[in-house]
Amino acid sequence: MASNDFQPLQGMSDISAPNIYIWRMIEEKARAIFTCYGYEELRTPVLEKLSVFQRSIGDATDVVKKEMYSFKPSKHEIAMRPEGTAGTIRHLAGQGEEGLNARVFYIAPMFRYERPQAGRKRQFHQIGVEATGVPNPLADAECIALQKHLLDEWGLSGSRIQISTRGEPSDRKPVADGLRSALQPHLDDLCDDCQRRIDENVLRVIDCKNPSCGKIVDQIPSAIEFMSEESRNYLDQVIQALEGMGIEVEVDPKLVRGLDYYVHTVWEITHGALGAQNAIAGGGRYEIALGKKGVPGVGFAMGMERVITSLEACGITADQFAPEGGIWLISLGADALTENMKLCRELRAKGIRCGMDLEAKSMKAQMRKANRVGAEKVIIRGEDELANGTVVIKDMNEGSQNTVSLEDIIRDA
RNA sequence: GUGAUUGUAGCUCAGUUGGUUAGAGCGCCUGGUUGUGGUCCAGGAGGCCGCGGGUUCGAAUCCCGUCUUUCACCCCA
Repeated sequence: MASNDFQPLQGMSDISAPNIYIWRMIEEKARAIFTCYGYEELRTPVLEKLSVFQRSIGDATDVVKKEMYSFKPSKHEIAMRPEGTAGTIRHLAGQGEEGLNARVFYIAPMFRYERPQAGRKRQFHQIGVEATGVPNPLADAECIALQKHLLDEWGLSGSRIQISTRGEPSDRKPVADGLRSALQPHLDDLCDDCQRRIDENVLRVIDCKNPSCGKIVDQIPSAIEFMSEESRNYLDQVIQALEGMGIEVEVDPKLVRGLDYYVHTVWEITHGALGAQNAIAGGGRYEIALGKKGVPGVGFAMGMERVITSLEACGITADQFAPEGGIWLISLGADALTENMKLCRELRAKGIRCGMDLEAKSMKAQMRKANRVGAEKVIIRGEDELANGTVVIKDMNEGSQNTVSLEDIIRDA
């Protein structure tokens, strides 16, 4: 394509055939599995009041601070959702008691104004769930089990589940203080970014990618060790429940989830096929304050684009899910054209995939077309067939053909 | 926001130190005697060389800007 005029906005893309087939496979299988687990679909608006995101995701997070598409068309400042949890909880919080014990899923586009990169678009798609209810390690474990079930059903192999905990809000200060004092002796050896992070957000030091910082972090106690016994027990119970279900996870205290609403269990699923953004999914337990209510829940979001990239690395590609077969009708002469329109309509009414050229073309051209669209069979009708009430039906794979009556075709189709 | 990188037919890409009508493969269309596809043969259509400036007798090629692609940082799915 030579011109930019036909391109979508930066970081956004059209999803068309054949790629769309893998999207549909993912969505269809996901919906079926969600139904098995008792989840209902929820579709919230793309636009919400800005405050919905500020309150739940956190004012200070990058997502809210610099990555949102927001504007003020009237009284309220509004924004396009950068993730699905905030809107979902906004909905559930308005449902009274029922909303506090609900299971919903969504499959929807999200928007973040960032520089595009491997596995990162400005419009991307998430498939996620939220299960509200009082904190319960078994709920967290079930949520991870559900996610694993999805990956297995899609056919994804080679993913890793890493789990950690953020503890309770009351753990945050002891953790931050503990880490700071543990890092203090190594201050000079930390990278410039970490020198800054140690005051601003000490947890970020923990997952610094700089190797020399990593070495220091390995020497000091993990964040989990500064947490209360209750918090550590909670994580242990989640892990035990997962083990009981035969699901392998790696405990990684370095795992940091940036969104403010997380408490207790957090996890991430990564895949080696991805680039620097190697997480195909993230999840965790949260407590989101809305009005006077604090809505507790657990949920996850999977990046569909990243799932697809990973699936492709496993040899699972869109063309495997393309529709195939079907019948191509060939018309010789104007009368055959109109008669085939009728026949097409009858076949389609029976759910049969069929098609035909809508203009008079040579037989050769029509046969070529039949071949190109991958038709399993062709039906040929010309003057003779119309006169006799028959059609010629040809098997494109065998190359064999015979003449049958029109009624038989319609009945047996 | 920072730093790299890309842009030539529908697709994948050539295009020599600036020099006449910008090429290939694949795809597409039409034929290869009456109404038969995939293979083969022949022919054909299709390019503001991303866009806008500049340098030059002359720019796809050099310079500047801009948009876009890809990748990394930051952060996240």
